[in-house]
Amino acid sequence: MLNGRSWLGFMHPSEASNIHHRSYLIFSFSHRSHAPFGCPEKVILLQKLHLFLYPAMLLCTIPRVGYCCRIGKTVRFLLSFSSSCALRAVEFAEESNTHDFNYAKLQSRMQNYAISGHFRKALETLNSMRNVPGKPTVYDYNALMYCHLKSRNVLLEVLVEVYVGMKRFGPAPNASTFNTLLNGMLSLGNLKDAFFIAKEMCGSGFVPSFSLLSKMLKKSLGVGSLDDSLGIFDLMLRLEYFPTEPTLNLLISMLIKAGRIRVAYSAFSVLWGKGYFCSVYSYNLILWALCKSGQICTALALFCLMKKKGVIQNVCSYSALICGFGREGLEEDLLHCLDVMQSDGCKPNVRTYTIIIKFLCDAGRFEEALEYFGRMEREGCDPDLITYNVILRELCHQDRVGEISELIQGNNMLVGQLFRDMYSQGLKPDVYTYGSLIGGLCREGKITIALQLRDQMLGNGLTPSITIYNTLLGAMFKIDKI
DNA sequence: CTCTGGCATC
Repeated sequence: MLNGRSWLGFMHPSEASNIHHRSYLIFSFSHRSHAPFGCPEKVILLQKLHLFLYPAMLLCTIPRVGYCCRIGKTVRFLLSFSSSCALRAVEFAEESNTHDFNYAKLQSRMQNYAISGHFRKALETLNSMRNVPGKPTVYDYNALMYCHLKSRNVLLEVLVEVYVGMKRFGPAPNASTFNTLLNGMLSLGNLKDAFFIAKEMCGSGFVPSFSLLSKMLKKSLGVGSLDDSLGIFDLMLRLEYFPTEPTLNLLISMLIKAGRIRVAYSAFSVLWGKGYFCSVYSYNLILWALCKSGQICTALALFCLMKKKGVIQNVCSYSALICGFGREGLEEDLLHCLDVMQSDGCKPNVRTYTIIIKFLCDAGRFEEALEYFGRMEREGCDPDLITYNVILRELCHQDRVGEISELIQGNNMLVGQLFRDMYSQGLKPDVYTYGSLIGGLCREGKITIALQLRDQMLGNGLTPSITIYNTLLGAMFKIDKI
């Protein structure tokens, strides 16, 4: 391999000039954040001023025919250019050096304008580089964008305009152009433009990085724009990029919450088809959504497919199916599922049991529900507030509650015992608990006591829900007591 | 990222 010196030695002059320009650009880029005043370059310029200014003055004061053209040019140059005397003197150097110096000056001025938020002036300066052959380059455009994005008042629309101009009239945007725009738009939170640029980037034959697209997807999900997120997800898939699991789970959860279960399932399936290994957590999200929306058959198919593919089911997967069967009124399948679950070595937990108890209650099989209630306690699985609330609700639906007014005095046997158990486990009644009791009281027409419970809730720092007020109002209308 | 799931009125 050639070292730097021999490489330069073999280089064609045109390549050498390229290198020169490039290093110049790197230089100007690396100094873009520095103030232009008081830097070492200025000292050098001042020294040059003394060397060059004297002959320049001589030329101006003692005109000589042979120099007229040059002097005329110098004067025009002086008029059109900036205030630095040092730079005026450079006019005496050979033409290409003049261009270089001129160009470098324009570059730094353009960048200073852009950084300080004077976009229009920066753009004008960029356009004035056209006087220098072959300028401005794509690097100058990129610098303009980069510096403008660093300024305080960023106008993304004008950046898009500049980009569109580059595309139409040149210089053609390069990978840096797209990355600069993408990073800027992302950090400013403008996802729509960022997505547009990402698509443009792909269309121009460049590939946006995984991390940029992943960041974009996360941001998009963070602000809740589902359609944009799906677009980014789609783009990622086309590039064979797979989102990280938390991001995928967020996308799936949000789609499900928006009721777009099919779309969530498709996203999952596409990834699966591409060989992406989805964990049980992603898969359970879909499974639950299917089971809760009455699609137990699809859920079962997914469950079997995952089992076949070797995804380890967990208690949550089985609980989903149990819930799905319960919703369809398939109690026998529900109980069978519990057996399968246990034979698979999966131990039901408090949520599994609560689901079973709830659906047995709904099916009018209260005695069996109580058996499961006992069974969970025997297995060391403590019921929680939701389990108690489910049983309490059932009691309140039945006439078994008897006089709920007695409960308030602590005399009602079953409900009273339930409350004592709850309290002994450190569980305090919540809005649902009160909702069940108030509902039961209202059904019996005991609105006065129901209202007392409402007051008790408020006293315990609980805000009665809309549901509770609906219940109370409904009961009041019914007995015409309003 | 250490995640996913269970309860209420008319």
